[in-house]
Amino acid sequence: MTRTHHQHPRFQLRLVSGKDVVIGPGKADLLDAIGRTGSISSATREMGLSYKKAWQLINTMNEHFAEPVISTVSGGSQRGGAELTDFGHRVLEQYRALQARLTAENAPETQALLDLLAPADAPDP
Amino acid sequence: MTRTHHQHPRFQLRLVSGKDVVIGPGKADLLDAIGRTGSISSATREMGLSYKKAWQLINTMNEHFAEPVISTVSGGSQRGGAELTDFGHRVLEQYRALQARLTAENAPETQALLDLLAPADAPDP
DNA sequence: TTCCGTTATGTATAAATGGAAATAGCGGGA
DNA sequence: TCCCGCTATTTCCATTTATACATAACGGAA
Repeated sequence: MTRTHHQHPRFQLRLVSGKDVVIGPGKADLLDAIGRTGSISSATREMGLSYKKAWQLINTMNEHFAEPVISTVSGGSQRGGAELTDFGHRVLEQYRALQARLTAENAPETQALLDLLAPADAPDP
Repeated sequence: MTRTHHQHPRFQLRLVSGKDVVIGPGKADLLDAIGRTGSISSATREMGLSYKKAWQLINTMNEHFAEPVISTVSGGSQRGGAELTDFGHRVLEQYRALQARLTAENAPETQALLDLLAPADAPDP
């Protein structure tokens, strides 16, 4: 296999508006990677996706949120890069907080649905 | 426009296992439509998707859940059809219950994230 | 036996998606 | 001035995904 996939059953959360996914697991991970690595490019290398795709993901976020989620610099002594804006940090933080509500500990309904899965999907092996 | 899209920003929930989406908004709506209409075919006509696609969605659900979510009949006086199994009803019910936890009323974090959207996305117009 | 609408499946085509690669501009340092 | 790695964008191509269409079987009624 070329890429490790999360194997265990899990819940994913998306904020959708019209036809666009404003934020979801992939965009949240991208924001996190940009914040950690300091550039879009390095984030894409780490995550294994194309720069174009990453830019599109960021662009749709910027289109739907009230403020840009990252600020970018091209050129300069650091040869450019990107970092999360304060607003971007808040977006990521709120998304993570909401995501945390979906864990089995906090939401009894999640466990009830996981219990309906086949044994092969091993909710808790 | 050819199809009405939900326009308001909303949260969507998916249960994912490996590379498959076990259940999400689309599959839940499909289960609902089958339960209401009494057949896969009529559900697809109502929802505007192909029979093959619907069958595949059902198939992946049946592959991941402990029991089939629908029971089907081909031929007969009613000329065949489909209905939700008791298990399928439980799946849909639990999914809806979990989805309900994502409403702004119940989860303060949802409103906090919606408040970060641009005015054009009109969280509460 | 023929007819009906459905389930179930395969095949071929169209549409959407994603990636690879090329290109231009940025701006500080050597 | 040239060089570097990054941002930003376009074009082309491969992959994926979905649709359209065709086919067979089902089983009760007429």
